[in-house]
Amino acid sequence: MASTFHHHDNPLIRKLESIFTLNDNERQALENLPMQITVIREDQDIVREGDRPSRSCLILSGFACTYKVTREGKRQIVSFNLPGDIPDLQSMHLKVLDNSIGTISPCSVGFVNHETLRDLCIRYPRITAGLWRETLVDASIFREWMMNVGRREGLSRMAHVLCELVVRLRAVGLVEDHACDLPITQNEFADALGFTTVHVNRIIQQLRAEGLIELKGERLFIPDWAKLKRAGEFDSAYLHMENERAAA
Amino acid sequence: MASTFHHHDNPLIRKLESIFTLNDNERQALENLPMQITVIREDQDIVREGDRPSRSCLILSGFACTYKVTREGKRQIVSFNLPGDIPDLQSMHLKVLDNSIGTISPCSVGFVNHETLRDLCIRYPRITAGLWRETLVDASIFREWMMNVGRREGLSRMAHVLCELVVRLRAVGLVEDHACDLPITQNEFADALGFTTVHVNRIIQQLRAEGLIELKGERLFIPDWAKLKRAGEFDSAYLHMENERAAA
DNA sequence: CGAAATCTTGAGTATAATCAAAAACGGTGG
DNA sequence: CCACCGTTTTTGATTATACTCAAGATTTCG
Repeated sequence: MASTFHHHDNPLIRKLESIFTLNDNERQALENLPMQITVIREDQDIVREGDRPSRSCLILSGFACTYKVTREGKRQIVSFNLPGDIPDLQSMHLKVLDNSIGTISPCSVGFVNHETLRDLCIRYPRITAGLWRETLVDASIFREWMMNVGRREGLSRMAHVLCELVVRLRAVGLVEDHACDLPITQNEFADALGFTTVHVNRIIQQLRAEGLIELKGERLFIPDWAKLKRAGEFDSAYLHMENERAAA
Repeated sequence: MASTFHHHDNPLIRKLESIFTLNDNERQALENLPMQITVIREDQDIVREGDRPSRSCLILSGFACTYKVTREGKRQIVSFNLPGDIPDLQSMHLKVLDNSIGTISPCSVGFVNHETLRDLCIRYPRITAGLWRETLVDASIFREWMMNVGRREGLSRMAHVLCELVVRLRAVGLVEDHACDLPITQNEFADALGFTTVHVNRIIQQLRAEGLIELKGERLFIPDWAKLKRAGEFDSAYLHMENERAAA
């Protein structure tokens, strides 16, 4: 079931427009982009390591994550995927997937055939550049996470990831008054940070005790943004947002 | 001083040819790619975080690394850059560099202007795809490293990085009879693995004791490749080498 | 040969893991 | 509305991995 979006509904258009102004042809092509839209319930794999997909997935709503598993069964989440992300765009050029992608909350996902994407890229070089840029920002986030996991201790490591989530969620309009929905469990945070669930729990309690966050159920509130940023040594430059306001 | 290479001398051509067969026009363009070649001595930054470079660097010979530094001055090396790599190709699309690149050993580096690269990409879509693919493989390596740093303990973490280095060095002809030059200090390994130098030293001794490596000075020898691969849980799929032999 | 960098060793400490179990929460069905 | 189930969060006690600090040995290179 191919489907189209109105401009303001398609997070991909919004994303590209934050980088450069689309002309009419480009916008038309993106608005008419054939996409198979599916709703996937929580804790389901969208694609698995080893797959050879013929399409890429655009997250339209919900939270997902990219992860890998060691031979001993330990999971490492290498990024959280938010609405507007195309977490396996890489599979357009790399035949075999080297990671899995799974939902964290129920997700609405749009699948776009690689053939369609290739056509789009051949016709519109600026869209090629925009998509390439997206994958480069992803890589930048991986680098930052690696520093986080490799070189920051518990409290700042956790604070840093929370800062990133808030900034990225704000960019897609999912933060209001320093509060947002965050359907990520402590176990999932543990897998993202290289900790155990128990340790994440203790760090969160510490963050609460120091007045850096209020986290209850799936609701996160940041009482003092500057303080949390300091605790997480957070500088949004690595997210490469052109929009200064979103990155602040 | 612009300069050209003969085909077999230019590691970029070799790299792209391992993915697809260049036609005459493409090869011509790459052979005549204007490049400013410079020799940089060891432990020097090639570019720094925060720079807004107008060119990218192609490593022609020597070892370099991509790294970031926390506010407290702790360094995380996020990848080793070997001959044929273009570690800051990203800067073609992302204005501000989010990492530094420094030499580990003396390096011969070719600088290519972004303007030149952009022209190349507009004229030759397959080269665009090839370069894009390069950045995607880099991202894949980041993901694998993140799992390594986040989820593997000392011995296997170290073994894994050594396996990767051997496979990548072999792909560029720098491994002979399971031995290679490895000008990486224990301190640099520590910064890549998220350990301290002291701990890396103890792990290396353990690897030696278990007969997994012989490492003396800048010379590495692998007595039993299968055993080292097992210790490091190493599977080269994430390097996305089309050449099966190189990846084995 | 001598200085600087790198590697190695030892002792004590800290951060985070492990194991186990209890409490709180969220959704479901009666 | 409440009892029940599974999931998630929380707590406690013990252990392991890796860090810190400090100094000595070795290698490298001018």
